[in-house]
Order: sequence, then structure tokens, then C-alpha cells
Amino acid sequence: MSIESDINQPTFRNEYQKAIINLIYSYNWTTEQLKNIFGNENLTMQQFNILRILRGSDMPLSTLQIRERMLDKMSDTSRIVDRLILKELVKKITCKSDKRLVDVTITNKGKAVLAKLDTHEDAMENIIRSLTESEAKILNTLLDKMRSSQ
Amino acid sequence: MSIESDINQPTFRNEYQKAIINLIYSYNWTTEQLKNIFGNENLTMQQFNILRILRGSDMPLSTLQIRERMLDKMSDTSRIVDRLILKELVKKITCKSDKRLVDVTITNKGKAVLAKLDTHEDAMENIIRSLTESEAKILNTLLDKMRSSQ
DNA sequence: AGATATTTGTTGATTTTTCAATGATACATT
DNA sequence: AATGTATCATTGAAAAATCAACAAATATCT
Repeated sequence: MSIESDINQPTFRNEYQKAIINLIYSYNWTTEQLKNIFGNENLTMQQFNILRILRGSDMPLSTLQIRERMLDKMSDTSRIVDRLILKELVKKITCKSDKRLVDVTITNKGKAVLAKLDTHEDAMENIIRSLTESEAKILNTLLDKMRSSQ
Repeated sequence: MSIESDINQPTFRNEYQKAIINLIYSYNWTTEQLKNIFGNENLTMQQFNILRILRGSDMPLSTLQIRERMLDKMSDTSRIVDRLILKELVKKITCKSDKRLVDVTITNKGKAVLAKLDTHEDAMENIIRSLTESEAKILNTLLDKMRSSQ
């Protein structure tokens, strides 16, 4: 279905305006599917994102380092980490060498939750399987270029 | 800049996984720019979206009709409309022919706010001007196809 | 007509996000 | 060493999003 009929807007100013709106709509569509997949583990997308980042790092990360790697840079990383601590999925201690920083690491319980979700990786990718792999590649190229101002 | 370096993740499972993550990241990047543009009018993206929908309709719309046209279908349309009423940008009355429905319309004040933002339409599109118009068109095609499950 | 189901919109309670302000530590300069 | 500046993380307060429950009006069925 085209974006025009999806949101009941027959015309756009141009392809640029349409692309911006299409991007927002497609993001919402995609995350809607994603939430169904890992909502079973009672994780928000942000929490999931942080867990993945921590697992992917071979050393503890500071709050700032986590935020830099997050998909949503405006996240309130500090509080999301605290929520993950409540769930015992991560732990943090103040950094020895620089007491301004905290060392955040994923716990075994956190790893177990991710391991469970790993079994759904195929399901996540299937969300956009109506694209061929080479189309997905073009999409990636265009998105990267889109963000390269100047 | 590539998504790999943007989020400090050197590899992905495949182009599909990368595309999903790229989409989320690119959405956040884009909305970040957008917020700067119409944040001056103290409107959230959802409020802006509803105002545009109402202006684009030649008749009053019900809460449900608005939600159907919104980019984020999960929105709490009812409360967002109420916030817009507080700002006197829209008004609503219960529908004569079906008292379950409400007729929501944009006010002159609401139109004035949008008119102000119309002067920034070019700025909005410039966000993704590093794409050529035909690239933007391909992006639109791919996003539409991406959402067509089966 | 009367009972039941569906549609539509709102509300309550909780969680999350947002933006600005604060506090603590480290760094730089004199 | 003392002062000022920068960095990093947290907190407070307000706004917004989320999820489930609810109520009213309409539609459907017997």
C-alpha cells in the first residue's frame, strides 16, 4: 500500500516532503511490529537497545558512551539504566579512575533475556522481507546518504 | 556517515537487520531536525500532525478519523485533541447525526499557527536535500514496498 | 421490542519522556 | 595551590505516552 492511501493524503509538495512523512510513518509501522516481538519480555525498545549495546561491548560503558551508541540520542540514558537495574538486567559502579563516570555492565540475567530474544531475530528481519536483500541494501545506502548534510 | 560508524557497530547480521536499525536511527535523526523547526511554536509532532490533518480536510473529523490519518496510529488522539483545545487551536462539538462521534475542526488561531510554519516548509525539506529528487523517489518506493507484508 | 454486541470516545493509573537545573569530579591556567 | 572551566551523571517538575477499563450511543439479532 502506498503512503498516500495509508494516511489518506492524495498529494505531496514533492518527493522530499513525501519521503520525510513516509519515513515517519514507516518507522511507526516497523516499531509497532517490533514491540510485539520483544514486548513479551517486558522491555521497551530503549531498554532493549541498551542491553544490546552492553552485550556488544567487551568492557563496561559509561552513561555517555551508551547514549552515543543509542539509536535515540535524546534518551534519558541515566533513568533507563536505573530501570534496568531494578530489573536486575544490568549493574553499575562508579568508575575507579574517574569518579564522574559509572561503569555499566550487563548481568547474567540480562544476557539470558537477550538470549531468549535472539531466537526471534529471524522474526524481526521478516518484518521487512517484502524487500529483496539488494533492495534492503539500496535502502541502507539512501538512508545513510540522506543523513549526510553537506 | 554510515550507520556503522554512527552507532559504533561494525557489522550486522545482514542487510535486513541493518535496514531496520538504520530506519530507526534515521527517523530519530530526522525528527530531531524537525523538532528544531517547529518547536518554536510549542507544538509536538503529534499536535502538528493533527493540525495538518484538520486543515487538509474540508469537513470536521471524528477522533477515529483523525487517528486513522495520523502517522502514529497508536496515539492517544483524544488527549492530544484536548491539549489543542486548551491552546484554542482546534474545537470540538458532539456530532448531530451520531452522538458517539465528535466533530473536530481547526480554529482560525490554529490555521494561523500552521501558516507561520508553512514558511518553514523549505527548511523541512532541506533536511534531506542531500538526496536527489529521484533518490527521494526511490526511497519512497522502497519504504512503501517494505511495509507491504506478503 | 428487548437483549446483546459493536463502535466510539474518554478516563485512571502508571510509566516514560523531556527540559532545565544541580552537584560532583576532573582538567587547565595562572 | 587556587581559581575558573569543562565534563559527566543525576534529579525535579511538567508533559506526554501507554495500557486497560469504562460509559454512552448505535447496530444487530432473535
